Amino acid sequence: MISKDTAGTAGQFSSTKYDPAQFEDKWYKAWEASGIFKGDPSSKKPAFSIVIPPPNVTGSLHIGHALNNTLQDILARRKRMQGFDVLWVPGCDHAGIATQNVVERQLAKEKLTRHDLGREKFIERVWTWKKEYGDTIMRQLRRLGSSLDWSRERFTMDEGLSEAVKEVFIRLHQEGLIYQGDYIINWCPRCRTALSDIETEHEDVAGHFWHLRYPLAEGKGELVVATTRPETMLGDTAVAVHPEDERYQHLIGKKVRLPLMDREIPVIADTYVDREFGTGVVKITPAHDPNDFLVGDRHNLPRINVMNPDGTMSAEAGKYQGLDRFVCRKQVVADLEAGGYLVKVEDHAHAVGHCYRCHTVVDPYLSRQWFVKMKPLAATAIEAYDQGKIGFTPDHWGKVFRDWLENTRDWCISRQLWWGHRIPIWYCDACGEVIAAKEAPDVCPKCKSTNLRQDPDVLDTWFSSGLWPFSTLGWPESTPELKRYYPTSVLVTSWDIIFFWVARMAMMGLKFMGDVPFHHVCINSLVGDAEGKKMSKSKGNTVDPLDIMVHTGADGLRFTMAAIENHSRYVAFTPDRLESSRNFMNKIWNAARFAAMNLEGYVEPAQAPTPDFADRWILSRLEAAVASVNEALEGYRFGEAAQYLYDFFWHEYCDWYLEIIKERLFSNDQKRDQARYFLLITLDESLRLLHPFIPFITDEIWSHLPGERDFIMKSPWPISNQGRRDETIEKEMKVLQEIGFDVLNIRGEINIPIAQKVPLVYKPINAADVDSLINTGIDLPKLISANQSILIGRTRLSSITFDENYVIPQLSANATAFNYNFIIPLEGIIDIEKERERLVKQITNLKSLLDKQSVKLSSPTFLERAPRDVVEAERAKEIEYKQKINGCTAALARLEKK
RNA sequence: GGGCGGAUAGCUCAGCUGGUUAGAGCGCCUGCCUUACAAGCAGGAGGUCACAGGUUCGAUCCCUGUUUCGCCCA
Repeated sequence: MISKDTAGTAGQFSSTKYDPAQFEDKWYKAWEASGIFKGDPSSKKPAFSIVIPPPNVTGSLHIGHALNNTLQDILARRKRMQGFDVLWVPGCDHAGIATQNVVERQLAKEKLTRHDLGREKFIERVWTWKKEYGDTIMRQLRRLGSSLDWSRERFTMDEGLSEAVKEVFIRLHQEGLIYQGDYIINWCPRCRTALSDIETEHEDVAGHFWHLRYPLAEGKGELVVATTRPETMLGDTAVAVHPEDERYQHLIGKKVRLPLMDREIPVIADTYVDREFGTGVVKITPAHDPNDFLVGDRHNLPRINVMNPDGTMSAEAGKYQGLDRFVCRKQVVADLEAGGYLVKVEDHAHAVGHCYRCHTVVDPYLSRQWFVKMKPLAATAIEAYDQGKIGFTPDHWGKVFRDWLENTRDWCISRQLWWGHRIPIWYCDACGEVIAAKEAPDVCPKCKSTNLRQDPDVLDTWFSSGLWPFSTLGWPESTPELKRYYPTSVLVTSWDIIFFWVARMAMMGLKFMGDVPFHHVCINSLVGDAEGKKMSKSKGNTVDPLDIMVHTGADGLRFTMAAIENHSRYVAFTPDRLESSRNFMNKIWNAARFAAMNLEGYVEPAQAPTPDFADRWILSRLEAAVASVNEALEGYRFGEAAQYLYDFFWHEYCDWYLEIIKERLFSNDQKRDQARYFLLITLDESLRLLHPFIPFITDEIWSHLPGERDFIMKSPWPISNQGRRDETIEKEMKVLQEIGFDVLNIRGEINIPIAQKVPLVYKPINAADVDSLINTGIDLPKLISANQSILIGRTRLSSITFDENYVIPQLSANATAFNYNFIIPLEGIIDIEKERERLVKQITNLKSLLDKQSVKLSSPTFLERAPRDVVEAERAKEIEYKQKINGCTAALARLEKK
């Protein structure tokens, strides 16, 4: 706990400006040192747990992380204040391909490759990188104020988590849910590794359709096939037609001669062929196309792999061996053309797979890989979703999640990388036995040979991320943490990793823990730039959260993040929102400064004073804010919650309440104590309501308020109690506010400087215009005289007088409301022309409103069928507009008389 | 081809279960150093809520279609 003044604290607010650099660092250190971020498995409190979506160790945090972690922190801090034992687990992800790539780039600067270093040295090098960047990321999370339990920080390559990975692999392998096989996978020739389907991003590119002529081996004739990747023809082992296609039936079973390779390949029949598409003849390249692979399987075709792992052509490509695949494409096309085999070339836009990490064009490629059988695992996740065990916000993401699980294919999990979890499989070179084991076996269990070697590959990063909700809690050990915090309460993440991560966690959690990994998934937006485009380093439109925090404070950034979260796919990040948040922080700071000045020497009274009108009003409005913020947060509507906080604190608390109580605060009697009491308790509760959003400034202010104060997060979260609402007071205040706005409108429009105090006189309007429908049921003169200070303080009036017999001076401004005319005599002040203009504008506006009302009220069906209270309300509006128009018109006439 | 999301003020966006004078921030115009705040205060201008139908007494909101922007999957 930080030492703090307990009373008489204005000196702590010497700066008239919000200056977060003065206190943010201090608070985080104090929080962390005190242990308030720690989960306590032995706690008697209810548990609330979140695991952080582990950031990649590839770099530093970006603005999207700031959003994601702000939201989690809001949830975590609120829950602590609500009396929960909260655990929020920090950590980061080893991000196999991405991290290996960045370290390889680093090596390249030293003119080295990973092969120069060798596997072991290279991995050491990556660990060095991890240390540096992992620390940076964790520092940034602290800077943002994230209330993570650092004693439980985890990394996907930690010993414990690696143990979990091995355990899962071996068990799935035993159950036959992991298998090895030769299939077409997505191959990135630059990363030189296999990728899973979802690591391949399909993008429409403008390509070509090359129509190729394959002559029949015997006799005359030919078949024309079309392809988008002509170089693959070197690996063709058949051409296929539809079995019922009359055009080609006579050719089935015959052979064609493959150009360039001078190889005879059969014409086969397979229903896979679409008769309508192209010529209805398809070249079959089993080693380079997933569909062709299946066809090849059905027809026992040879698989000829014409490409090397690095994207050059293999020995199978004959004279093209060694050429890069794209160079080869050109050469093949040129040679085909020269040989008269090229029929035509068409422009053709088609989807081409790209590596999601390096954006290189991916090739479908035949190789031996490890796969996870998805159907049975996905089925459990679908069931859990269908049973409502996993909910989504916004809920439509649940369908996306489900659809993917429904349609997903087996998951290729082996990667030809060095950085990652090594596959726990050993091969016996003597007998060919495949051994799955956590530790390297000494001898082959089958033939006792010691000639064993481990599979060189590592596992897909998401294989370990998929275990995160339980591996971080100690699984496969049975730990108190697992018992208490699994399933986690909520997962906050963005929609772009629903398949990669959320779905995998759901499957793995259900499989190994027998329960969902989280009860709820809150999907946050991705942060785009001002144009709404995704931020990326290559586009140069990224924003560094640290830079922002220097200028705006962590709280300013956090408030902005919460405020812009609106559940859409992208939110645009614009500097003006930051300015607005920083200004809000400044407003809070100064409101607190004002309070502190006026709470100098405050001693808590033995008995709470009775609230006056304004106190009762702000207490009621505070209750409304508490209820709204709670409701919004329960629905994970962070933007809405932020808006309520902003509106309440700025436009009700500061604009009205603080202004209203000045008169009492500046007086010297009991009224001062009364005002001070309510000033303090309302500020106290407001700060607690604000704390999860803006923890630093709230704790700083909190610590300077009178009374013994521990961290604000240890104080109770405001509970909504509708009994605190006072509808009567709110209605009366609304009337006063409306009168106030009328006065301010007059002042503003005719430019009466705020320093110039003017009197206000009011009297009932002509009896003929009075209407009971707009009678508020309020005794206006009584209300006003009882609360003169409210109007006077807000509108800088010199006096307010009720005078039934007042003779309205010719030179005066007028506003009509609630069956009364409110007059500001303007002798000597008035700009008649301006007041005339104002009245004309008012009349014009009111008339257009009145027109709308008249239309509405002239509809017999409306009067007949709409509920009575609606009709009455509409009537009241009509009368109100008429009354105001009459008032303005009369006032205008008075001025014209001159 | 299948699916999803969006179209509201000059810009970025709210508007949850239909009835509000359709809101906010920023920008713009006018006037203010009012003893918490010029990172502020007060006032103002600015919107046929993409379009067309439909349901309804009543539609920014619900339904259908169209246009258009974006995304995901194949």
